[in-house]
Amino acid sequence: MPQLAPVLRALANDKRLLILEWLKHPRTHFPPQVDGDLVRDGVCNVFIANKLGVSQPTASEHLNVLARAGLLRPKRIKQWTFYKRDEARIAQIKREIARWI
Amino acid sequence: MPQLAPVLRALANDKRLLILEWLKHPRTHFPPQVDGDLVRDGVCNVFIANKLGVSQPTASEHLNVLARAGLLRPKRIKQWTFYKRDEARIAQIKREIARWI
DNA sequence: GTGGCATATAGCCATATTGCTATTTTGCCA
DNA sequence: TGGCAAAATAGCAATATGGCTATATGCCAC
Repeated sequence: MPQLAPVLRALANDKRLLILEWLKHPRTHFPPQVDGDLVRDGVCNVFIANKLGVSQPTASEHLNVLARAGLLRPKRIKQWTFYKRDEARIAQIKREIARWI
Repeated sequence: MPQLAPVLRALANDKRLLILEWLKHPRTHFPPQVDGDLVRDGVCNVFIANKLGVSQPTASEHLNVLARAGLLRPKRIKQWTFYKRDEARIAQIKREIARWI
């Protein structure tokens, strides 16, 4: 069990699963951004907070949980933080889940 | 997201992952039982509590969480409850995780 | 430098999780 | 029937989680 439980804990939340789902296809779920490309750089906090229907700090915390688990990568540009899926890590986690469950 | 979060929450615990792992090969992890076959019927609560190093009620609760999530099936024989993996359901959950994460 | 915007952090509350001990329930069997 | 053994439930404590508001930080534009 290579530290699988913490990753599963990060995944075990409806809102965080939604975020991961939306970030699969950012352009179909979020409006264009000025200072960062939705696909190349990721999606900013406020868009996600609005779409989730929670406050900005709450969304920030969810994004942090996903980032700490390695599922998302943050990229700071100017005053924004853009989040995108780390597909390589996610694929690895899928393999580990399939292997250990 | 077909109610994936509750299943992931059931999985997001080291002790419960250990239980699932041990139940893959009950005969290599547990001594023989008199009233139920380790493979056909499952493994009883006390064996699992002992091996986990927790009290009987704590193990009972972990087993219940896994059973409620559909990962284990309980079988009552005499005064024992034997637990075994529900492989069909686990395979389905693996597919859903791979599909939605 | 000041003001303003996007994020992050701090502090707080309500609820959930994980563990325990004590008790109750269930089912054998002498 | 009474007593024993396994399991489940109840009740309790400690900690974690998920949400909020308020505040701090970082970064531009002026």
